[in-house]
Amino acid sequence: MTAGPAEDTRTRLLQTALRLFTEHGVEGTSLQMIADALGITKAAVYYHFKTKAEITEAVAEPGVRDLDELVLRAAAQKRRGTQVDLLLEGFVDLVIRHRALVALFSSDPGLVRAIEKSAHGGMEGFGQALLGILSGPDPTPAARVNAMVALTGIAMAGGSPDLARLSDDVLRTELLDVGRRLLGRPRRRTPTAVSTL
Amino acid sequence: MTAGPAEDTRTRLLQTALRLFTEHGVEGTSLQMIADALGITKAAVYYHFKTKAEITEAVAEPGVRDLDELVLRAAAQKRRGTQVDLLLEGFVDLVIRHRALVALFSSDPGLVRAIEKSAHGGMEGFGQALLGILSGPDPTPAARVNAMVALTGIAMAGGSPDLARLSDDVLRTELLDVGRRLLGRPRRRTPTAVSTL
DNA sequence: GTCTATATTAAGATAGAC
DNA sequence: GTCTATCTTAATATAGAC
Repeated sequence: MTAGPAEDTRTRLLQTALRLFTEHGVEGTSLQMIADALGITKAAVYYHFKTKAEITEAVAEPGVRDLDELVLRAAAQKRRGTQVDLLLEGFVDLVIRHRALVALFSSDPGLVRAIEKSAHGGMEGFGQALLGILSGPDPTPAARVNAMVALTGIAMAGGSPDLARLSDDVLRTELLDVGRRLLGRPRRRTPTAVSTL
Repeated sequence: MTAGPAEDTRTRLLQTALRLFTEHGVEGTSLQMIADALGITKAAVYYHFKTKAEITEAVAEPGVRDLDELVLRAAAQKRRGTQVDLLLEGFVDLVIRHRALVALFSSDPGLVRAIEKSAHGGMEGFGQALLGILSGPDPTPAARVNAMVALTGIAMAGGSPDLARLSDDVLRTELLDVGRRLLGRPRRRTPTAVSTL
């Protein structure tokens, strides 16, 4: 992560790719479109990334990293209530921090498949882990549906263009509130200082 | 709509296309993949549909139709409480009826774009209409977030492979319950009869 | 670091035989 | 109704000049 002039195009490239991915989907975005948006040629794009898959992974990486970390931290808690609270607050924070990305994650089959092939057990692993913690051991159908609606709803709402005008603070407050209601957690005014990550 | 042997392949084709769309996304599904899955050639596929867009539209059509009808029925109600109740119940029914399709709708950029170009004002029109009714006139941020989480969460949960094993009845009951809670509507379910997967 | 030019593959789509 | 064969276009990707 040396911040030099050499990284400038790379950074712009990833930002542009994310934007195009959210507009057209991963599979619907060609390297030509990315190159055009940057005012360079396809060949120049290939100087920075060997394959399109590499671009996709690099775009998703920050979100995957944070999510991975969050799941580990939550799983390390002893009491289930603490696990759920930490996971919910951390997930909302993550959604706010990576608004566009998370919406892509929860929806775009192209992104999900790309991640699948790269690092860990893919998105499924994360989904199962999150749902497992949120719905608890031996969950009722109600608990499973609640957890699923909470997770996907928070992710989609966070990335929704319809709510893009809401400030981070307002959106975070409301998403937390919704999540607590769905998961049967006590509602609080100020979120406990669970993390700064 | 003459039900003859001529329509058999067409029907199988649409079922197969929907399945592949949910697995790989619309843009990630080629006519070759559809043809292979059916054991025919691309050319045979083209006998039934002139373009890929036509296939996409035909796959989405039942859902679009039902959604359109639902919005019209809801908007025709006078009292807002009635509008919300009707919309919520209708939407959950729709999700149950078209499980896989609705998840595609709320996520796949390829599908959304395809619909965009075809008939009405596209998905945006529906989204705005649904959210407008559910969040009410001059809504607070809380109301907007609640409506968004309810809609997207219900849609995603309905199409989720993780919940595919839940029966229609159980899933409908739970989705309705979640929706009522999020939208501040009275809950009408039988208190303890949650069980039996 | 970016270019031009090109190789390769697969996509959507059509023509015409059976 | 399905086939073989083919067209056209656009995608990923590479080679080599500047």
